[in-house]
Amino acid sequence: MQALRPPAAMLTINQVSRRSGVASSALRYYEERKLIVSERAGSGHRRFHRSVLRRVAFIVFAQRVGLSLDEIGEELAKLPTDHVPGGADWSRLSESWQRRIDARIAELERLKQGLSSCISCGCLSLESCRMTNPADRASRLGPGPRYWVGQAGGR
Amino acid sequence: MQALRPPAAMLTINQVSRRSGVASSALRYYEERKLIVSERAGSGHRRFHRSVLRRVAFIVFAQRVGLSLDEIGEELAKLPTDHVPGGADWSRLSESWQRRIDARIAELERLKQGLSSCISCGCLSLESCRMTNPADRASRLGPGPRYWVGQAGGR
DNA sequence: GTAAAAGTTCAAGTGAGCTTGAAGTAAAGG
DNA sequence: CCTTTACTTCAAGCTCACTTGAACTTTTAC
Repeated sequence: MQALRPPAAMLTINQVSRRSGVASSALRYYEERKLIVSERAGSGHRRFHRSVLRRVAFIVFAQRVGLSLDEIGEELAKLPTDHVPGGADWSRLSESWQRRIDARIAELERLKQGLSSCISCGCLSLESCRMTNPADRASRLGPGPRYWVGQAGGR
Repeated sequence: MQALRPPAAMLTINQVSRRSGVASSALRYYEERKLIVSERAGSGHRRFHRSVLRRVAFIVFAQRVGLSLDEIGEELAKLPTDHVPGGADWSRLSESWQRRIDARIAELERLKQGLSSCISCGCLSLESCRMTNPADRASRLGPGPRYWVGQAGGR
């Protein structure tokens, strides 16, 4: 029944870590990257507002979708700063990646298709094959050969 | 009209690179990782069989789908070695990742859903939310916080 | 015949996203 | 009070998938 030590509704880094499942080292890293913020107790210890949990959740989701931390930062920057973002703010934010997700899904569908048709028939000797990059430079999925799949198709 | 220098139908590393769009440094790396093989000309220069183009195509596709080079190696190991793999061999191989792709698509659909419902409502304070890892440890998409999305949800 | 282009190996570097370790301070529990 | 446990910073390390550079040999083109 008693309030926890942190100033009423403020969370320590470990509390955030346990509740979000994100390691505290990662949280410090996110703070360094300006994706989340903390206040400091007199001692220098971090104190997170509850609302950081939602931000962290967003970060995790967005990564899962395939956004880089830089991109996530840009998204998060769109949130209002004059008040703690509410459901509506978050909804607005997430609309933009619905498109992202749809694009990625579309790519996967294409791969699924091209997979059997393209690879098995052997047409993948490049330039002929239309699998090789329909200009979706947006969707990133880690390294991978740079230009077949990445960019140079669009020379 | 004349055959190219390499022993008839054998390709140099740069020919493979140009035809596949994969950098020659990457091709050397793939060879080192045993994903592709080459013979050597007396000089020590690599000579690739045409069929390596299909393998490289497969590698590129598979990466796009989200497989790591290790996983791709395992897949490639399933190809017959007693003959140059033909369309049927490749088709058989690709069946396994149809599932993979479907799983990933499903995850994206879930994310798309959970995105609005879950994040905007704020339920993502973890443990309650069913977004947080429906046990698909398989789908990898780069680093990201290890256990919320990765593993620890499952204890 | 010679210069440029293409090939080789090996070691080290890159970028993203963290993790780990060292060395020290602060807070919580008995 | 004293011992854990929690927290801090900073620097270095790690994985993945390559790339880059150095130093050198081979092939090709004129």
